[in-house]
Amino acid sequence: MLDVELRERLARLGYGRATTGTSRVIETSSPDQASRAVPRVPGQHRAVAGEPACFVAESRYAVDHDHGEVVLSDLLTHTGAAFRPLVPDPRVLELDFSRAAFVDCETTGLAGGTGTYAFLIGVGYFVGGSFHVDQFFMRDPGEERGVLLALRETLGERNAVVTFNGKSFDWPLLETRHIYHRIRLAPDDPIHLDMLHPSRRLFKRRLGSCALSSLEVGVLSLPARNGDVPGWQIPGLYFDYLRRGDAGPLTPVFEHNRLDILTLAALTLKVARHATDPVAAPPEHALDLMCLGRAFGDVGDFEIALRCLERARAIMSEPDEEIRACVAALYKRMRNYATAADVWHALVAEGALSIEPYVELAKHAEHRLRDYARAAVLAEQALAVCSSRATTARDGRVRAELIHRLARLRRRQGIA
DNA sequence: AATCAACGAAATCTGCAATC
DNA sequence: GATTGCAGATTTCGTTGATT
Repeated sequence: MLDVELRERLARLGYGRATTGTSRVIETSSPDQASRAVPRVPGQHRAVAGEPACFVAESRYAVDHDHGEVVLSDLLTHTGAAFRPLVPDPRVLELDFSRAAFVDCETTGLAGGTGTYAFLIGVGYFVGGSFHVDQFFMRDPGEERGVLLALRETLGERNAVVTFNGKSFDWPLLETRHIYHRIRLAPDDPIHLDMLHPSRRLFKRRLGSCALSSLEVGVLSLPARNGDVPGWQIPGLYFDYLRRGDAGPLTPVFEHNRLDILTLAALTLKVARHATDPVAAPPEHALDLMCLGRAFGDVGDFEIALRCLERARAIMSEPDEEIRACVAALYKRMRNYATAADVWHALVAEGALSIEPYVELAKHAEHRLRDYARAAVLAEQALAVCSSRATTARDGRVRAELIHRLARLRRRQGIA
C-alpha cells in the first residue's frame, strides 16, 4: 500500500516510469482550464500525469522560414565544431543542433535566489527541418510544478541547450526552480552553448553593446523591434496579470520571447557560418573579420587567422593601423620575427599612433639584431609618442618600462 | 540586485644569453 | 660556473557586461 503510494509520488516528481508517457492534450476551450485567461496566441493545454494542465503557446516555422537574412534550417548543416575558435568548452564541439533546445525565460525579476521564477519558458527546437517554438506559461505560481513537468517532456529529449547569457541567468534559474520542487531537470548537465560570449568575441569591437537587441540589428540586419516590451517592464506586466487576470497585456511578452528564440537561432547560424568558413562566408565588416582572425590566432590556426586579417585590411575603409598591428602580433606568435618587424617598421614609418610598434621594434633591434643604437632611437620615439598624449594608468607603466629600457641601452652603448 | 564567463592586467615561472 | 636581466609563456586576480 505504502509502496504504491510512494511509487505514485515519485512518478509525480518525475522519477518514475509513469512520466515517460506523453502528455494528455486538453483543448483550450476546456471549461475547467479556461477559467484563467491566457493570451490569444495559438497553443494548447498540456498536462503530465496527475498535474493540472498548463498552457503552451505553439509556433511552427517551415523549413524555408527566414529570420535575419538566414534560413533557420541551415543550422542543421552545422555542428558545435564550428565554434572551436570562439568557445573554449570542448563539449560544445559535440553539439548537434537537431538535438539542441534554444531556451529563453521571462521571469519575475533579475535577482537570483528563490524569489525569482520563470513564468514563461520558451523552447525552440528542430523537428525534421521545421523549427518549433513552445512557450510554457505559468498562469499562477501554484502551477509551477506542472509547468516544469510539461517542460521536461520537451526539453528532456534534448542533450544540449543554446541560450543567450543563459550560463549566468536562465539555466541556473531553471536549476533552482527544479530543486525547489524536487524535480530532476532534464537534460541534466547538458552541453551548453551560451551565445553571449562568442558574440562578444566577434562583434564587441564594432558594436560596443552586445545585448541581443543590438546584435539583432547590427548582425542580423533586422529592423529595430516596433512596439517591443522593454525587459524591465516584463515582471510588472506579469504581476498585473496575476492581480487582475487580464491576459491581453501579456501578448507582447509572448511575442518578445518568441522573437528572442528566433533571433538566438539565427545568430547561432550566422556565427557558425563565419567561423566555419571565414573565406567563403566572411563577416562583412572589417572589425568583425579582425576579431575572427584574432580568435583563430588564439587557437593556433595561423593560416586562417592571416587570411581573415588580410581580408579585413582589404575591406577596411578607415585607417587600418589596428588590423596591421594584429598582423604583426600574429607573425610574432608564429616566430616569423622578420615579417613582424617589416609590419612594425611600416607602421612606425607612417607615424603610428599606438606605441606598440615602436616598443616591439625596439625589442627586436636590441635582442635579435643587437643594434643597440637603433633600439635606443626607437625607445626614444616611443617615449615621445607616450608623452604627446593623455596619460592613462597603462601609459604610465609603459613609460616607466621605456625609461628603464633606454637606460639599459645607453649602458650597453657605453653612454653614461 | 545575483551570477558567471571572458578578458586584460599583474604576478610568477621558464629558459636563454651576457657578464663577471 | 654563478649571477643577472630579459622575453615569452603560463597562472592568478580583478573588472566588465548581459539577463528580467
